[in-house]
Amino acid sequence: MVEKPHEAAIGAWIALARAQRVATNHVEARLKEAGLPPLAWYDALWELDKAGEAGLRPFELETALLFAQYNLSRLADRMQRAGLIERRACPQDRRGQILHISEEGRALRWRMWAVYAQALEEAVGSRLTVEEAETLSTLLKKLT
Amino acid sequence: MVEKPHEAAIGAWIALARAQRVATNHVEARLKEAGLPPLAWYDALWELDKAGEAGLRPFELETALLFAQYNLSRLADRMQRAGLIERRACPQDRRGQILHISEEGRALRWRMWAVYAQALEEAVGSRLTVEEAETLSTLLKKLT
DNA sequence: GGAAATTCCATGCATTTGCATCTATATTGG
DNA sequence: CCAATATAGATGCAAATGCATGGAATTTCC
Repeated sequence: MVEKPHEAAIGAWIALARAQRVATNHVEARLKEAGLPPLAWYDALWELDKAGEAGLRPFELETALLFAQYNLSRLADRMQRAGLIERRACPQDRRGQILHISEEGRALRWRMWAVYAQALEEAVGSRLTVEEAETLSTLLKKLT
Repeated sequence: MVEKPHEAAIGAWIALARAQRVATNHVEARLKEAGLPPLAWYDALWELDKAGEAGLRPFELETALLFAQYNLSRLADRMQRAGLIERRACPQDRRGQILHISEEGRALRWRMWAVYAQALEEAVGSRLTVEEAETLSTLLKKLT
């Protein structure tokens, strides 16, 4: 059976797409102005920083970032070339590897966060009360 | 002065990014399965269909779709090659042009909508009540 | 134990995007 | 009116993405 969405759902979908694009464009633009890498690099650095000594397998990072496998493989290439992460052999699985953040990676994450946080405040924080932000999160999580 | 976002804002931002990606991935995947072009083509067709006989200047479509100028220029190339739109000279401004949807464009938009609507129902409609969807829209619009 | 299937990650090739810049026309300010 | 400036849109080149497939190691199942 083919179900059509209600009008309100279509409106929410459109608002979702626009809000995400506007906010993301803002943040990406601020990072670029500051001569910093894109958001995806931050996200990867953040996940790897959280993972600490244990590091993360590429496929775990893929899931965390909702990245396609081949894109993560090449993002890791670029970040490795930039000295931000290391690829270590994985003893449990010789097909695999473990990604670790480097000192430079941690340092860059901090520099990015300064800009990112400010941009986030402009794009989101300053536009919503705490309660609104919480309601928004709750509703958005129903979509995942 | 540098302002940091409150925790709730950070949560909302993350939820926003994830929800949008999950929903968009779902819709794009359904379109692809059905052998149809990506969402951006639908959006362009929809704007041009709404504009009717008057058509739209490329820069207007840019704004409506939040597309970069060079990307819109090339999207129009591809859609024109596919016979979905026409580019007509603009009498008021000889630098410019006016984009019009073709019959094939209208037909494709309908075929896409059948798939799109279904996917939207799965990704959004079925997961939110009407009231939730309306609240969500209201909050998201504060971000734009 | 071993063949078949699956998982992990990389990569060649085509398409798309981003950046910078170009041409042509329009607008503005003196 | 004219020179300077701004706007509309295209495009060459580099980088990123998507797609299909590859090789290697692991797991499954008989």
